Amino acid sequence: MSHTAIMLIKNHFRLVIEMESVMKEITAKLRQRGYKLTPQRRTMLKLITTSQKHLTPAAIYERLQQEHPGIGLVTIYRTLGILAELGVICEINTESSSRSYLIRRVPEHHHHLICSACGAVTDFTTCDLKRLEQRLSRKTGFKIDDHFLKFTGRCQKCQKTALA
Amino acid sequence: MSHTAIMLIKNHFRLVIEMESVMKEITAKLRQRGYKLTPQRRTMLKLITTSQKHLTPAAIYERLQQEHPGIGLVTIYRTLGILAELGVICEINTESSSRSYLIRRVPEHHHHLICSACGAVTDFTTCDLKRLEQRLSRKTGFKIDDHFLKFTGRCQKCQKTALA
DNA sequence: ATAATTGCAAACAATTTGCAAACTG
DNA sequence: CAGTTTGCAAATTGTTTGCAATTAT
Repeated sequence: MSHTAIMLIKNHFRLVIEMESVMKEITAKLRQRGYKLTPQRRTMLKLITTSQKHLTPAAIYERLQQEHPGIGLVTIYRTLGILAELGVICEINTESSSRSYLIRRVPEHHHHLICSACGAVTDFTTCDLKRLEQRLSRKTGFKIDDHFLKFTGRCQKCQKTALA
Repeated sequence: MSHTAIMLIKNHFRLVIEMESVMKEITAKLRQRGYKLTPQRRTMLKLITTSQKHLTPAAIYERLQQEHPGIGLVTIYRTLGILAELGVICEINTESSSRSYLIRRVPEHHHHLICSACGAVTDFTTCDLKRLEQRLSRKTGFKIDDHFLKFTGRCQKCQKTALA
């Protein structure tokens, strides 16, 4: 067995284990607030926790048609609403006409690095904008209390795909 | 006449002069591309160039009902489309379900500082994210080509208004 | 005069709501 | 069993398009 094959398998198990612990955490949160754990929610959670990309309601709907035929788009909207309320997922500011959600891997304040080719998202926490914030505050008189930062580019994989 | 009164008047004239020069610039751009200058567009431009806040299509529609009764929401959408295409206005990433536009005061790459109380927007250009960008690039393998930054807080005026 | 623009109505897209039947804890 | 959740259909909201009448250059 080749080295890369071993790496792939290792990575696969790492992801499965991570997904399972994340799932447990989320289902606990749901129960805590009196929400029930239906098969529909379970399938959605599985998809969301394993997806590296941000997902629109419609994308989730399509992807779930195979695994859970008959799931309603309405249910997806409602579940996304609950998950966002619980802070489990976060909405991504996209330019398109529909919303996009993403599992919140990092619980604290964080930002995204988004691949404009495949939509993959990487989180990062270090953003060190204190100095800029102070300068702006001084200049404008604003009392700044939050900021949003987003980088866009091409991930490693998509750079290899030569398409512009 | 009090000192503050004089300041207010001065400020008023400064804004009017600035607005007029901006208007001229924009109307020239429109003509250049073969677009016509209709009364509807003129009124819209007046509103957009003087507004300190970002405006949704619906907000523009409402505000214009007095000054230009009968203007169609469709016209507003179409004109916003043209202005965005000309780079005269820029879309603001808002959390709401409808878009928001703002006159582009600064022609180059810039960011916004938004008051969460009154919606006033201030531009700034210095964002010095090169170092962070490099660090992220090195860590993740991303080829970063753009970024979006936004600060939110309370402007000077709204800080005085004690509400929360 | 001629091509662009307007506003209506109607189409479209994304999201939300009312409700009866099905299901979870 | 009680209260939640589901999925349907229908309502809402935001935006776009077809088209005949109007208007700016």
